[in-house]
Amino acid sequence: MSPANKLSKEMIINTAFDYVNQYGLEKLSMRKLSKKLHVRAMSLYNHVDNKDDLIVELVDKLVGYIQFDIADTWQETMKQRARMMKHVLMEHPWATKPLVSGWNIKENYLTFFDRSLGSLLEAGFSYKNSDQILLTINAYVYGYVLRMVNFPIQEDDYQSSAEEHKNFFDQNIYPHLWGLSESIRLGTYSGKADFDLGLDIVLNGIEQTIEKGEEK
Amino acid sequence: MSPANKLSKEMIINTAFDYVNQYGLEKLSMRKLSKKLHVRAMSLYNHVDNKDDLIVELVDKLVGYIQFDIADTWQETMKQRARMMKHVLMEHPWATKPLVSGWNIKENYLTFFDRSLGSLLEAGFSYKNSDQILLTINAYVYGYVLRMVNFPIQEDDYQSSAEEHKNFFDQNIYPHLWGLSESIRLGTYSGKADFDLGLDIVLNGIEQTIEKGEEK
DNA sequence: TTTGACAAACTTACACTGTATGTTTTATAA
DNA sequence: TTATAAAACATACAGTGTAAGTTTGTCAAA
Repeated sequence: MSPANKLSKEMIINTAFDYVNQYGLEKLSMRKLSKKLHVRAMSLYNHVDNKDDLIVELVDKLVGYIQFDIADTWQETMKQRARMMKHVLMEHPWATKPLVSGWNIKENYLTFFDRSLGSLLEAGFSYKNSDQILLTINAYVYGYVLRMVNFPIQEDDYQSSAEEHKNFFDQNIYPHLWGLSESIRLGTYSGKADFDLGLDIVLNGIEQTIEKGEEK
Repeated sequence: MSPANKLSKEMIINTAFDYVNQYGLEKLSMRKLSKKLHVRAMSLYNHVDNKDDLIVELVDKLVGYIQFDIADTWQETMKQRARMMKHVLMEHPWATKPLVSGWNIKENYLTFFDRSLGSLLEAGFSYKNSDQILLTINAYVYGYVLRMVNFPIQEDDYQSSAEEHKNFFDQNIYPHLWGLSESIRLGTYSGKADFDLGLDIVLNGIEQTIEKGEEK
């Protein structure tokens, strides 16, 4: 490796980021990554603690893409924010799993969390309630994305899939699942979960359930 | 291996189940599992397709433990159900990740899903809305459990941890996070998310947002 | 200009992993 | 008793993350 394009943590992260976007997280290995960088595997360890650390960096890089504005109402802010999260995560299907099931305290995550927290505190919610609200909204976004990402059925394919698996759900054993699949087959229900509807559920629920105290 | 205690799929699953409960999912390997069963690694493959298949079986076994009654109201049913899910998942910290990020169509899961769907259909919700409701409630439960399980702070330890990391969040860079950690340090907020509160948010939100149509 | 120090690349090696493949043993049915 | 099939066996392969030690290239001080 010539000194001009010397290896750096940033290069490693960027290359790994491209790699997982193309092939998925489970295909990433230190050796394959090192080949992409025309370097031996162990050289990566001069810049990165270990593979887990690298993945945290990848997640944090992605979190950096989640931007949102502070709108007039907290509802509008949270709606924007949730949609942005969904959009970014859906475009990077590898990311939600490590994001949701790891401990990712890196700069972008902290910034994102701080900003989110601030917008709720500003609206008059207590720390406890703001924390709870974020947990609930985030959980919904993650849950939605994971379902969409893991569902082994292509978009706009639910109907034909329901057709195909028509007899997969035995009407006697799983009557309601059978009914659901029938409903999809007949076109009554698209089979696609409605992100905005679920978001409204959560936001309305917050409005209804949590009152804004005076002390933070 | 004597014929008396011959290997079986059930034995493999049960042994693996105990193993992951004790050591966690990431420590499980086919070789270590085979040793526990006094057998060579490849013998497992006579009963199980591969490791992923085995994990799906482990998850399904756990899902079998999630039981709930049909109560007088769908709210009460869903509340019970969510609490039971939380309870079972919290007691098996390895399980939520593969449950949430895999495709687990096995008997117990289908039964559980069918029963859940049925209780909402019974209450008058459409297929679409029932599906959406389950997605939203499940997402909340998963999100809550993952947060609790991944948080690297022991229970009843939030306060001392906030004390310890008092200056971790720079007041100038992350003012709201700093405030949150102060709030925990001062005992105003325990730092523990309130499962029932978030559940009320979701349930109230459903009540408020989704109307029961006449056609399913 | 030479020397010393340090960062960052290198090579090697270890202890694992999942599982494909082929062989041998064992239990059961004919 | 023998044929058949199930299941346990051993071997082997192609990978994995990374610990440990060595060499190289760059730059500052002597």
